[in-house]
Amino acid sequence: MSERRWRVGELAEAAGMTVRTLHHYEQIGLLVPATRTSGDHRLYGEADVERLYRIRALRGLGMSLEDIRTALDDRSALAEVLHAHLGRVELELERMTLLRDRLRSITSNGRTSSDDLLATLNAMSRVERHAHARRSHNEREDVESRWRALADRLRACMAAGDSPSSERARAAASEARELIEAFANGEAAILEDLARLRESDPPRDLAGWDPELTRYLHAALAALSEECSNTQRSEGATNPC
Amino acid sequence: MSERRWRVGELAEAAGMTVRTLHHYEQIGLLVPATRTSGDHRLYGEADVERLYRIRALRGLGMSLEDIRTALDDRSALAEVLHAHLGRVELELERMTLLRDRLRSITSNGRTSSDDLLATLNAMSRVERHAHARRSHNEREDVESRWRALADRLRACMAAGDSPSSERARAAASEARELIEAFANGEAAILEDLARLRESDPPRDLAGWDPELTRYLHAALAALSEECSNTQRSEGATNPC
DNA sequence: ACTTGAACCTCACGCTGGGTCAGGTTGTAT
DNA sequence: ATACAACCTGACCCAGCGTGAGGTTCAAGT
Repeated sequence: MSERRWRVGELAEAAGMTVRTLHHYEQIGLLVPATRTSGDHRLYGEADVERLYRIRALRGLGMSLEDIRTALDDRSALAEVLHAHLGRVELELERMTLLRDRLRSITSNGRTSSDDLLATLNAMSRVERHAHARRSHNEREDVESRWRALADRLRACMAAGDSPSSERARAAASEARELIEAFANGEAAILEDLARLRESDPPRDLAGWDPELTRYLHAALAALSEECSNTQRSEGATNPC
Repeated sequence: MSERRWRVGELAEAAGMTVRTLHHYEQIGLLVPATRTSGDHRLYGEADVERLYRIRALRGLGMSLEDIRTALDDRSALAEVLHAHLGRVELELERMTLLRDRLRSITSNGRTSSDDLLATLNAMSRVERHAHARRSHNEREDVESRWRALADRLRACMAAGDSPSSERARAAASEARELIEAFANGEAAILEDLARLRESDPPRDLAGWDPELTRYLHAALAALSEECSNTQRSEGATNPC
């Protein structure tokens, strides 16, 4: 008539966890054994085993122990907690995808010599430092809206099927170059860094710039450079192409 | 002739970090200020600022402080460290994608009532418990190879363009059902749980089962069930469809 | 009944990357 | 000289356990 009892080691092995984990679960109040022996050894009951397997299932879904407790103690909260967790996972996934793309383009950008990487790293840090310095200097919103307008123009070009070297695309690229130069504020080093990064690092901080759009802008900028070097080659090195 | 110095608060604000972070970086030997004032206030030099911005750039790529120190102290290791980090990120990304898929199918499986979710959770935990119990019972390899062979057969059907209800596909599905029943080992509850999970949770632990393949198997199993219910409807409820 | 060895017990510190006090000292402007 | 901001060190906190240390209890064999 009395139900089966499990000692902590038995339960740990059955569930594929360590004894320490069960201790921890008890410590935070997530899974408290039904009783103890007279000598204070833990004795788990069937309900505990059931609960432990549910905990395992939810942990396998990546949930925090705190959330698991909420979900198990108030079962009407289960749906809500799972949904919230899915949201966080999707956010994290997005972040990590971005991260992976950046890492890929940085490491596979031509040859992977350490010197090259160090230079890229310097470029990244200088650009970020510069961006941070400007950021505090409240002319941000205006610039952001101009970038957004530019994105719209480029998307229109793409939708119309214009080639990146078309008139309209190059006009937009010209505006982009203007913005870039305003950002660099006349510092040649920053411009160089930006040129270096343009391939591996799209204009981030700005939502709505998908890779396709970035590639298109890149192509249009290249077309613009091409044109400049053809028509103004004799005017010296001061032109900003 | 003396270089510019930064006090800790200045540097923190310029770099967009907290003072505590700089303290921490010093504590772990990642960024030690060039000098101190007579009253022990930290004074950072230009090289320190440079280093801090590199640290920031690498942190932005998700690297651990330990890896960052390795990369910055031995710049020939930079490439290696970045590459290793990319590998870890890709692995993590894969894991999280799987996780997201599972969460999505669980939460969006029909209506999202908490009762339904709790039942799914119970099914998950019972199946996992059962799988774990079998796993220790060393008949694993044989079963795995049969699943692999089955995957190959299904892939061949797909490649040949066979419909899931074709003769060959149903034959493969029949083998699948046999394996599933062997797994359940006659326990009706487990079979029910598996049926419940089949939609939301593909046979994991088995590499090489992409979603497409899973869907195909699912369709073939459905076709098989259909057939059974048509030809054997009068034979009672004991048939395992 | 006694012994032995495995299993168990409770602290308590370790990891990451800092956040957040507390209580005392220094730098700088007036 | 005085006020006040900025700074100092030290310490505990988060998650989810891993990994001991040092002592006790359980279950089996003799």
